[in-house]
Amino acid sequence: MPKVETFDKDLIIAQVTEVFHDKGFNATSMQDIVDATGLNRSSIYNSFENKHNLFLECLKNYKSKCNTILSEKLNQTKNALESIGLIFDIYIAEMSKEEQDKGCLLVNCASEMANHDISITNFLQKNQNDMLSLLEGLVKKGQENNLINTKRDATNYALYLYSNMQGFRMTGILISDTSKLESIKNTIIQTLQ
Amino acid sequence: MPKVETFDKDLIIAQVTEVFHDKGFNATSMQDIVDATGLNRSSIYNSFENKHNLFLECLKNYKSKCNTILSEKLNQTKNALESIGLIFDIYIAEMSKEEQDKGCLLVNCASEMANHDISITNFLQKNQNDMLSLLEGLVKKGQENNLINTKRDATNYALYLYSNMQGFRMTGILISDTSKLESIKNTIIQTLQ
DNA sequence: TTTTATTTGAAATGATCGTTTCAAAATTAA
DNA sequence: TTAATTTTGAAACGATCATTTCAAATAAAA
Repeated sequence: MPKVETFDKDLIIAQVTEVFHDKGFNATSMQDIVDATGLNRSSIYNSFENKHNLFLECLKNYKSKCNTILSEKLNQTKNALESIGLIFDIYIAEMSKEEQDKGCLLVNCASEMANHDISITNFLQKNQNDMLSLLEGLVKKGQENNLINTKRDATNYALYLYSNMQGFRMTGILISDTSKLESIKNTIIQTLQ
Repeated sequence: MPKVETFDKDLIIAQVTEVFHDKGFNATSMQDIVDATGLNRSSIYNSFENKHNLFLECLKNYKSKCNTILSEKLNQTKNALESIGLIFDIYIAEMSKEEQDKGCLLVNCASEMANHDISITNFLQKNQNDMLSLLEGLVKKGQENNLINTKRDATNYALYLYSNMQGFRMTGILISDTSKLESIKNTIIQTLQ
């Protein structure tokens, strides 16, 4: 029987994701990926077909990792409004982790590749729908508990929040002052109260 | 006396800007630029030094063009709150113009290049400061006229609006439904009222 | 040990990258 | 016409791009 795959695929994906996240798709070369993983060029092509496919796998992994962290933390909140605030808190923590914030891989990817790459656009659309329905559910719950006003319905508030999440991630790239980011978060929350 | 520069530099910049806006910096090749302008490769290097410098000129041109359009239209508004709404209306119009919205060149550029290119980051920082003080001025005026609430001061609302502008431009890349964009705009305005 | 399949190394593929070079053509003032 | 200078064309630069190739090394089951 054959030799089995020895390297840790999850670790490789994590390493590659970091490079893509840092430099974006186009500025990342296969040489960068070889260097970051220590893997052989052939092994990469054996396991991931090509650069584009590898990138897609990184996107999927990034999304599911974010969702895991998010749903874990959302279990610890008292109510829906706090949950929404927590989303932005997670972002602020993420932004403060490193000297230079790289933004959100998915937002950056939309900016770089949407409308030029149908498979990427499809993935981003699906991700967007997932996020919108999560937000809509939270808003609905918050409205039922009278924590969130009913000036607008849950669908529209979800859209508003989704747009704000993207803006927040973009803003964090150039603004690292936590108090400014907190201020933006509080204004967003204020809208719902 | 010598032959003088014959081609229209502004037209060339406009043509090149369109390519950069569509594909981003890294995915745009010099060949793309040669094709888009019809200019000779040598002429481009003679006039613009290199790709990076040409890109910077496009950014500057894009910014000043946006500012010109904005300040023209802002003169026709009744009050500060309407002015702020108009900013988002301009974006919606821009997004609806083409089948596929390309987003904002400056936002895309921040996503692609900020923190990797100091000259780009400096430009974006300056642009951000300009935008923030424009917004702060508008909010201040709106608050003086009791059109904008004083739950937060002008500086914080300016930050909030700036973040929302970026998010709005990102959202427009994947969402082309005008009514959804209008809804987001109205929610943002609602926050100020 | 032999068989089977995978990983590896290293080189090579052809294409494209940004940029340079330079002589020829073009243009305009003197 | 002559002199000055720019635009042009086309080729070439070396580097790097994503991807392929394939024999050698490796590892585990038979």
